[in-house]
Amino acid sequence: MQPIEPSFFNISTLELAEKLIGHVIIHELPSGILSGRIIETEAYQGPEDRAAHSFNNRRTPRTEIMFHKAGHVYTYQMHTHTLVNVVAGPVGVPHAVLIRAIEPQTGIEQMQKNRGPMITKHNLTNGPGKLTQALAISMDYYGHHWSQRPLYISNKASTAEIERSPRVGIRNTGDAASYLWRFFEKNNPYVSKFR
DNA sequence: TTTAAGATGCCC
DNA sequence: GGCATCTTAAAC
Repeated sequence: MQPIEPSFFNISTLELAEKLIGHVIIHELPSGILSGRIIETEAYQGPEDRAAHSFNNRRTPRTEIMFHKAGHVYTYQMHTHTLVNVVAGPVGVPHAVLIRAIEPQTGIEQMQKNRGPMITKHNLTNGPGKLTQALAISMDYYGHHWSQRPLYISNKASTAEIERSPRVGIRNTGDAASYLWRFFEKNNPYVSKFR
């Protein structure tokens, strides 16, 4: 498996969110390789998107990386969890694509250890906070680039039938709550639960 | 300076 | 339904 070309990310944010599905996230660790197919994403389009951290071009230490080139890693803390995004859009336009779920591929035993013995089956990676724990993606990767080892996205993807829906877990955001900016692979058991 | 609200997930 | 506990904004 080879890393993706940085130019891959130079497409519209919605297009990127859809195209990322089927690509593989690979994390190469000294102890072994952890990987999984992306099967669920959400687009966040900063300036005009009330649900985005970068709404109205809000620029803080947390959102800073979204103003940089597409393809960077945007990690942030949500309560006790780490969530991971792919920065999208041109330089200066703070868009991102949230990785919401993956289908484990390599290193499933290690992912099980990372998640804990009580976690079963699809609960391993069927949520944005769950997959980062399974793949051992921490805040240390903030500002990393998805085309670089040891954490990268594959250049090849397996095709799949894709569905759309409103985004998960956003409220009090007016019209933004109904935008169909969530993409997921049809009939995949690792798709996260709608809240 | 303090408080409330999340792009969540696990336990009761 | 509660709670853990990090960042940010808005209330004091």
